[in-house]
Amino acid sequence: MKWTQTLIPTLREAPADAEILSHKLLLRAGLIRKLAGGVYTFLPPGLRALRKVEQIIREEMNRAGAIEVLMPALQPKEIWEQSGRAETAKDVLFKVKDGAQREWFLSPTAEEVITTLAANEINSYRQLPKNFYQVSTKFRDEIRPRFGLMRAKEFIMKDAYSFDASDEGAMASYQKMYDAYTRIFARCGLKAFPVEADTGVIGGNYSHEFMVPAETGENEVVFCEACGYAANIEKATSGIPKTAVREISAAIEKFATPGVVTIEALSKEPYKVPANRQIKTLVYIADSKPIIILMRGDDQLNETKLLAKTGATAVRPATAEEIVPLLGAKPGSLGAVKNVPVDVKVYADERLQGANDMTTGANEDGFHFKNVSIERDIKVSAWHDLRTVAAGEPCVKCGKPLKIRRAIEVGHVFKLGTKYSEKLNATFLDVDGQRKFGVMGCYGIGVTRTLQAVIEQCNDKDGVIWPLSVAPYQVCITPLTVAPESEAMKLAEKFYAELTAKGIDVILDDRDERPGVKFKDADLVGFPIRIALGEKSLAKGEVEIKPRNAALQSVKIENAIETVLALMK
RNA sequence: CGGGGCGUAGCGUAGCCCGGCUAGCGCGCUUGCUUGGGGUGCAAGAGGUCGCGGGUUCAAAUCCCGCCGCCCCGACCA
Repeated sequence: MKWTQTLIPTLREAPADAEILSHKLLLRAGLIRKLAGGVYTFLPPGLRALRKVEQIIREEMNRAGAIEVLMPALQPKEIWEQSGRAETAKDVLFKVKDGAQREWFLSPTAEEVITTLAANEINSYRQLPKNFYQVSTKFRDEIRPRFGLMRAKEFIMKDAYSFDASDEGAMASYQKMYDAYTRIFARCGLKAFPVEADTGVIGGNYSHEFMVPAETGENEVVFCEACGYAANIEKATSGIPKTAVREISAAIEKFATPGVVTIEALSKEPYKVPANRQIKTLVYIADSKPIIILMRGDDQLNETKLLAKTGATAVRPATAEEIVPLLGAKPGSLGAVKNVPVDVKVYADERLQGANDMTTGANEDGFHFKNVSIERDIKVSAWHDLRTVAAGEPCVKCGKPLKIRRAIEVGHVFKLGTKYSEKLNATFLDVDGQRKFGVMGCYGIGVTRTLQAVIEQCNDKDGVIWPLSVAPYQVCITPLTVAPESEAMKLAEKFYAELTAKGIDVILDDRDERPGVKFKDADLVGFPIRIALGEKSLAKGEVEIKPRNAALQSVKIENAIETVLALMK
């Protein structure tokens, strides 16, 4: 490609609405342009890089035995009602009506469509296992699009769905995808690692996310350097000990705490109750029903765990207006010792199991109870791990201190089980003649997000540093004079033809610009290898080869092509 | 949706508090000359409904009201 024939609109300055580095570089390097919030046009070099990521994904999916299909973005409402997700996923669904007022959803994912397909086309265990995948545009009415391609309303996703005859088979399919994902991200030049994950609204019971470490990531990952344990903070547990049991069994006692409404205030004079001897009482609304959650005073509730453990489709903190009539006191004096309505469930964090000599609110403004023994004095409906892990806590597996870092989620694999096959009646006839539900898994990669994650991870002060595998062009030929009869331009054309013939993606910067402009742009867009052809070196029979991330080397003209080929190995 | 911020030429911005504008600057763009190995220099140009609508005023980019859009923090997620 000749630079003057394509469009690479580089910018000296980043538009003010770009906040993070990768977003700025996407815009400055002329890879994308925004049409509206969360909606982007891919410009020629951005599209080329995107296609390369897609190609790597296709190769690895095919290699893992998956088969490519293409499902419609426009999906009938009815199958979403059948799966129940018309309700549970309603916040992210884009809804459209046709001229006959029939309602359609723009696909945010495709479990319903593929399961409908499987229900119709798969009838026998002989056809299993099958793993269908597609690369397509997805639509999600994100509450808040952000950071360019990182979280967009319209984006490209690779989604795959496996169907197996048995749970063991489904595990094997899952493992194949897990391995394929590991290879895909490595081939894209990304340092991505798998972590245990919550399954969220998709459902299922076993899941990993593939994370790219980045300060700008939207996720927090808990990990152990000693044994390799890693989990999303929404899912992570630690080996932190339960609350120490004390050798006293005094009777429960009410005491006045006027104006004290925080854990911290109660830990100070004159009360001096340490946070780890307090029981924090939270009220949440789980699918419109109030529930009480008990946490130790120095612990934080993990709402994702709460959602998972309650089985609700949504939870939110109750407002003061909802709490007062329920418990008879305002937040700050709440407890579960008395005045708890019988139909309100009390979920307690496991760290409080057996705890005694605790202090908690009395459900009476300005009063607390002390000497509380949780199992003696509080009727707990269910014990669960509900706390958020903090850095430094002992690893649940090996006891070494855990660390936490931020990361970008680029892929997610789920073992779904039969949730969708049951809802959409996807059955097959097994070897024993029994009709059974297909055991499913689903596997997503945010393709556009992966592209941005590569940029977020591969850059320097001058611009992007593309890995060879996904660079829009692998080689940029930069003649410093572009007059057609000049030696530099003639040689540039020759190199261009030779490298192109070898299957290499080459761009020839034929713009009549000063060398500085061309060098700056080549660095900004981030081509892995640049060949400069200028009078000074040509006079010595040499050209300059500059890998984007290594030192410049002068080589004889006749050795130039082989040097480039060697660098690309 | 809650909280915070911002909308002035393709991009970055000054001016706004304290009304007086014929809206300034840098980059980019056009033309000519110049220069020719890391964003060359000089000159001449083109380009603006100051987000939109209403109001106050002799006068509004500037003050007031409403709306729209965008960005950041939170709930959501590939």
